[in-house]
Amino acid sequence: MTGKNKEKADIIAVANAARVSPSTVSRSFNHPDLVKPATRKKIDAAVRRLGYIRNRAAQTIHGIRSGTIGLIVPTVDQAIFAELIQSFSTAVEEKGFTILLASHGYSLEREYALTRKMLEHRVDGIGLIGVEHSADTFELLKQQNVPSILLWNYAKEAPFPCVGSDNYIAGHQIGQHVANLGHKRIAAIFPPQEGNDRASLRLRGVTDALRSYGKEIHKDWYLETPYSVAAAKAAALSLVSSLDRPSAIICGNDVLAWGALHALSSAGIDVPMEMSVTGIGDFNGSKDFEPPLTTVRIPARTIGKKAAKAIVQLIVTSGLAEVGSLVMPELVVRNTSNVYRQ
Amino acid sequence: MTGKNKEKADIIAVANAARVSPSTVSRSFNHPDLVKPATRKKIDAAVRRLGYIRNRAAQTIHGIRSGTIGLIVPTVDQAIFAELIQSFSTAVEEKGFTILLASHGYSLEREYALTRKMLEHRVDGIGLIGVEHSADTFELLKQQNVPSILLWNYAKEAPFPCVGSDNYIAGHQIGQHVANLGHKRIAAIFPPQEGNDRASLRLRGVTDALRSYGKEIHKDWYLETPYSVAAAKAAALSLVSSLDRPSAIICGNDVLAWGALHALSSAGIDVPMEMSVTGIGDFNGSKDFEPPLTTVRIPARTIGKKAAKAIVQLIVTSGLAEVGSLVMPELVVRNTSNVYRQ
DNA sequence: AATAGTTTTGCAAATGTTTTCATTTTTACT
DNA sequence: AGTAAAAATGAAAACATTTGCAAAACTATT
Repeated sequence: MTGKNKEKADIIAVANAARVSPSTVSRSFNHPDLVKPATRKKIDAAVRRLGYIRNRAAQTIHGIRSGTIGLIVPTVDQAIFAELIQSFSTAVEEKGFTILLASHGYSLEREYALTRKMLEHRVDGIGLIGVEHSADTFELLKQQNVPSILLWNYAKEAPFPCVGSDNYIAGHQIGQHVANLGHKRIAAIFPPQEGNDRASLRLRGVTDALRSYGKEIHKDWYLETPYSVAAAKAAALSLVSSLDRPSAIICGNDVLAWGALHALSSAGIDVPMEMSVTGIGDFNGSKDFEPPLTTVRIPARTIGKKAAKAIVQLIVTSGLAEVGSLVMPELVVRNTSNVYRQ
Repeated sequence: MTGKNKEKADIIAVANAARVSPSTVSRSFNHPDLVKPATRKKIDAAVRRLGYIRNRAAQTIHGIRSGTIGLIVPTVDQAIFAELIQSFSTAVEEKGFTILLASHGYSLEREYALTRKMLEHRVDGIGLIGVEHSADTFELLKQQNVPSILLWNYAKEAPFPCVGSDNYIAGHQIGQHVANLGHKRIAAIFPPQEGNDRASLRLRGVTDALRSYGKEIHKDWYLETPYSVAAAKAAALSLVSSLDRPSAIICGNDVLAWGALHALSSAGIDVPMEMSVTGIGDFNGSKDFEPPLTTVRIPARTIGKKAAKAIVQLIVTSGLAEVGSLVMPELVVRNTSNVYRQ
């Protein structure tokens, strides 16, 4: 008897089934206090019976918010971004938003294209990783004036509010730590600097700190490797293959440090007695590494949560809120660093 | 002179600016071959001048696809899901889709709610992790008949097409391997089984394999710990604290195995000479661990890519395609497992 | 029982597109 | 130059909602 009722479950179908007008059904969803309880009940029953699900697309063209926030990241499968995405997404979900996720693999052009696509979907806000983006992207965001935030890094003069840590300071802290320990023979393993403002800021922080102690990274011992345990392991191995070796290896992030640690372990070099190793990031797992890694904590979860709060603020106040914030990095000394002894 | 042109850039504004009708503008986007090159040029110019961006919400209510695929995961910040999400998302992006991501933190109720929300957004398809879901969720998906796939696990009798690996087989392979090495004193560290079909299937695989060799996991040496290096490290430490210790520790996944490895390293127990340790998953990093981990490879990237292909197939063929597929796990023997010697 | 006030409902217009169909313009052919 | 066919365009209806406004249905008061 209900031959074609599965075809379409509009608001109109619901209205008919409940013997009210579509307007009333709409109100019953959006302003329930304006409709009589009895009517609401009838409507709810019809909704359930028909399996009706509201169409947000149809709402969105009325200027109603889409309930989505675009998040554009370089990649999701790096420990640290994964943590960030997780905390960001749970925090915005609590406020009723869903995230539209895309990754650009460190291509700023792709990032621009993805931003456009997000805008087509009429996201209520956009989050971008880092402060370095193409001029086109910034312009687009400004022109469409969609609430936007830059997360992960903090920079004072950025064109949009930032929620993040200061990678220069992070680098500086670890450089200072290593210098303080008295090391003179200092090596470094960093990810490629190209198009990655995090990495370059960290490196500058390290070198500046070392310089202020009259020290520096030995030029033959500065290596760039892709972000992977394997690559860092190989790099570290090459670093210690000769007898003329560094006494400390400063790594641009924890993953590289893990690689270095594995390399030293396989080469039978004791950490931290014979060599110090440091990371940056304090990723999940660094604390429980053997030996536990000395690093600088950049609290991804805190950043994710704060950034979520910020973007939601921006959205509900139509961009009138002050939301940027700096989350300070923090040196955490564990067991992979030791004083230099000659 | 262009006072209010930034207010709204709809298709009508573009049409006016280009002195054509809205229909033509629409066509110029959707069927460019139907409009004269010269006209297209005028339109493109107007689009650029006004900063017009198409409104997918408005398209979507015409029954046109939304261009989004919902992906609902337990959490994103586990190495293995991150890899899966990454490969899934890049693969669907290549086909022009964007992913709407949500995580439920292992709550099947939340998963249901998120599924509903995805449906409100009129996603073109939905991907769910694992084969175990609430009846409500399955029913909803069936009833709304949106293309859906279950990814990560493969199960023949699942209510929707699966693309994934067989965790039972994976467990079986590792159990067989350990048994073959002659171990008799076997411990296991697994994640909580509750609501996690991956984990329970693996455990069953392991125990079945051991049983077929007349062996079993020693009941006092079966430990459940949360998914974290720290927890596994603690668990492993407790396992080896007495002299009456296991000779092999089978871990439910690689993260737990890492923890165990760190524990043994800090306890000064040689792996694999004094004790064997195995993982399941072959996560990014396991190969380069020191010593490299013996595990079972479950190819997350392959699964992500295949699943993406499958869901897109399903979408474009309106569900008429045969898309399920089993991606076989594969034992990879590295350096953490050795024959039992008494 | 009549009135005024309040609550609840429905009508119709609006939202930003796409698409069908009809009309106009262009092209090709004689 | 005239015609037939083909190509390009526009008008208007459709899509699934929301919302301002007016009408209808109740309540409370006298």
